[in-house]
Amino acid sequence: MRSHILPKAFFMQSALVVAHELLGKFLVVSKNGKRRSSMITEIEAYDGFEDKASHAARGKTLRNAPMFQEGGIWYVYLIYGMYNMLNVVTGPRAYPAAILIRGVDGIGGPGKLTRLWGITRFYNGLPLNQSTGLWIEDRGVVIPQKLITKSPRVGVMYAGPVWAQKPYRFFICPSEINALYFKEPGAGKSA
DNA sequence: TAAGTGATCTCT
DNA sequence: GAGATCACTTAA
Repeated sequence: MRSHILPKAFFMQSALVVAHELLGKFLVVSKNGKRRSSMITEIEAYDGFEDKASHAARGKTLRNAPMFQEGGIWYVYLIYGMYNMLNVVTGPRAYPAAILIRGVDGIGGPGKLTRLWGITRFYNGLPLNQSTGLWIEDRGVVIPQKLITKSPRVGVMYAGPVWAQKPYRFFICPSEINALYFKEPGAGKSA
């Protein structure tokens, strides 16, 4: 087996675990008969009621409702009137948690990613699988721990000193990304 | 450094 | 209903 679609069970784990594991996995979109995929290189975790940087910090609303569902669905919302943010919901029902996909190989920036790939709120609340046309695959790439950098999350100064500074943003050092691909035919960058 | 953009949330 | 805010990007 060269690649497999990450199952719901994978996303039932805690946000920080899933966040770590998602680095090196492949985001795949299949739309209008065309398929695109790229390795996930940057993510942020938003975990629980206590996380003041999370949309769920002030309770459930119409917008953040998907975060309160069981893991394995998408949470997509519009920010600054222009940009769709793509998140994966994790953990059990009624525990709000999600991972923001901030970048893939070749595209740095969550708003750019969704714009370039045509990912909209259409996917909000839908599961990650082939039926919806947007999912995540494991293609066997393993990211050495030393290549993963942690930092505070972006754009969450409003969360106060403690939560704004939590090292919940993980990314792969960009200069190391190319070396991660398998050299065998059929694996690697091309979908 | 600041404009652009509009849904959503929190007050009236 | 009105006003503020916002997990961003781009062009200067």
